[in-house]
Amino acid sequence: MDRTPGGSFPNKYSPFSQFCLNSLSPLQQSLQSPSQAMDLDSPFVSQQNHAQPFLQLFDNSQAIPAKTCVCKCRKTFCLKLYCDCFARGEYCGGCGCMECKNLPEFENERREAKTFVLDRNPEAFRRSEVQVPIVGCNCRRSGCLKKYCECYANGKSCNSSCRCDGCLNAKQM
DNA sequence: GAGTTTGAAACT
DNA sequence: CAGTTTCAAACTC
Repeated sequence: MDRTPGGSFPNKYSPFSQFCLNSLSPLQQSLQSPSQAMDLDSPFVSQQNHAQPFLQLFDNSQAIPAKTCVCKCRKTFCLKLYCDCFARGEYCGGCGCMECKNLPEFENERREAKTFVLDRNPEAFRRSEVQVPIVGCNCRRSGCLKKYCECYANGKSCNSSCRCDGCLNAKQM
């Protein structure tokens, strides 16, 4: 299957084909057990509003991905936590990334990468789940008032878990 | 749009 | 564990 470097399908496919291709669900059926499937797949898998990538039908000019994230990774093949999609457990699709391997056809590489990440930090993917609290930021220069700050970006005040310098984000001790 | 800044992730 | 490097997003111009 040929795709653009960004992981989406080229325009030679009809809008309907693009819709179908980009709507491919995760390969849960290739996994051995439900628990494994849950672990290896998106943390949003149980959420009703989890949206897989899609393109609007019959109107390419209006094609807006409905994913919760869009990355532009260039060097990491979208297989490291730098990649927002990978970190959220989502496949890329409609992103601006290059040489993307966070796609169903690279499921083996994707799984290896995920295993590697989990080896380093078993909680790595749990942080992307909705109800899991932010651990705390380490900002030094942004005053925790820009979206570089994980707390600020999520609309939260910094707290005692943060190790930020010069925090202006209503630190609650 | 290009270049800079930033802090998390990754590496040593 | 600490320091450094790499990375991609946020930001500025």
